[in-house]
Amino acid sequence: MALSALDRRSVIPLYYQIQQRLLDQIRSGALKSGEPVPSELEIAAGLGVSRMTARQALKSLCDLGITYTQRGKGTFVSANKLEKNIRQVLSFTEEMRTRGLRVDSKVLCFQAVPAVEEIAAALHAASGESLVKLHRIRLADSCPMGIECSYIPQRLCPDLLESFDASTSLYQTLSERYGIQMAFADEVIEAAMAGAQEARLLRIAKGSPVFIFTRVSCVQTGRPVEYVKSTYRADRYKIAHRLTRLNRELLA
Amino acid sequence: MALSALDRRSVIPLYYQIQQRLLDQIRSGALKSGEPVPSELEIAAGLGVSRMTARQALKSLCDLGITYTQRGKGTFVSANKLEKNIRQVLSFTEEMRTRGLRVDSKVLCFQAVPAVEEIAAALHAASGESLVKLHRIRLADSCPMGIECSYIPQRLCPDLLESFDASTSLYQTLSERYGIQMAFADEVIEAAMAGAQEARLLRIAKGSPVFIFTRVSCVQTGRPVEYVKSTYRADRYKIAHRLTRLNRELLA
DNA sequence: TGTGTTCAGTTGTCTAGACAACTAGGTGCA
DNA sequence: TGCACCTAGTTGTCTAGACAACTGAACACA
Repeated sequence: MALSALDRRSVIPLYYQIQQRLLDQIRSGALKSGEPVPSELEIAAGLGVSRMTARQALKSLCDLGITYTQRGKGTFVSANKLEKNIRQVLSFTEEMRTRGLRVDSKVLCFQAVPAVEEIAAALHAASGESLVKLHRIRLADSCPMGIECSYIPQRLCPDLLESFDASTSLYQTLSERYGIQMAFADEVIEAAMAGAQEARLLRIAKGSPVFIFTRVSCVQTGRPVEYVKSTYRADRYKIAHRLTRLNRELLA
Repeated sequence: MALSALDRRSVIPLYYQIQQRLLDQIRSGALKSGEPVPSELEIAAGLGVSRMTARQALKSLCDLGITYTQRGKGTFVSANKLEKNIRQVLSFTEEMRTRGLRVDSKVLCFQAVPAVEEIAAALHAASGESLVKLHRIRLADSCPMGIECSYIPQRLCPDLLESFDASTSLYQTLSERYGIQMAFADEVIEAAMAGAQEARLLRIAKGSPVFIFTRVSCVQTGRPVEYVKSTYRADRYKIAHRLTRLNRELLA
């Protein structure tokens, strides 16, 4: 094990301290792919915690896909590399910054509009309810990457129109100012050809391939809070993501 | 609660029996979105299990995104609908069948080939190692949807070339015959225009938008076992998926 | 009125143990 | 040799408690 003592006076839970130490060992290469992680009993004895606490630490690593267990044999480090560019619920700003690109925006429209039928339905809002519309061209290193158009119910962010600097991160503002944190998003992706207007804004040839994203972002409770329709140029933007097999019972 | 007694002699774990009952109540509408689920203590007292067992049942529902918890308040049903068409690690066959379409394939090529550099690297195989190549046109209700080309190391499925009916489900055969079960897959999606050959095979106009998928499927241990490059027509095929926010610590 | 306190209820964390199910390796017997 | 059995080690499940942290409502007091 070779792990130093835990801080029992810390507000950080013991299982979490253990999880972080194991994670450090994996990241540093002390524990390599396919190798066994210390067993529940080893951790419990070595750090002076109960087996259930050690188990909770190991379980959390499994849930993250870092390790896997084999009953009767042990817990092992997964071979999969933790890629940074797996897609998450991130704003364009966050997504590009994690790739080390300089982010910028050009605002085309920022105003309150009444909800049309389709968007109102997606946001569980009344048709005609006032939405804040934010229409932007997103630039990475000064190169136009895509066109984004977001709609958020105005009642959720009453004075956003006055206070928001539309060139900054919308998600950050929603989180800091209104306590709205996106937990997940359902998205439909289509491939299409750029129309004349889109091509002009993105500075590509008309008919070039583009991605069209229609995304509804939700908070933890499952309530939808944002509807986004985006068009991204496909020559500069690829989608990397991870597919997992869900619990089979859910589909039955 | 109004739940009947658990079967303590069953091989099915108690927490799982509890999870299924709660799931039934949610699916039947007895528990609606936003409503509180029975608390840990209510379940424990009502069904005569310990609190940790009740907790494990509730935790499993949270992990699936069915419910969410608020400390000091309770556990509540999420508002998100369980959509069937969220993408998973599914074969084309499985994916189309869940949508109720009749599936068919036309085999263009089914033979052993030596691994080229790029594919060998993705599969952690030696360059030149023998791979089973399966090149197919996928049809749904007799309409050509996409072109798929799979590569699997031959050592993992020694007599696949002789025994496999190439018009059936590859994933099902790998699972049943070789015990290979895909756990997750990393995929890169691009949007492009159909070339002359692709357009002919898919019976679309040259230059039509298509999706290009490059997928590496892995088993639980993280070992990659299949490399697939596919081209799907974008007029018939959309991608629906769910983005989640991963543990922030992983990215640091 | 309004403000702070108390209290019941909830989830989060942790303990110390128990038995079951499974794996892998070793042992002994035929 | 080959097979059955045993055993140590591991994860999976379950128990019966404990205290901490937080929420929301009821209550008492100024």
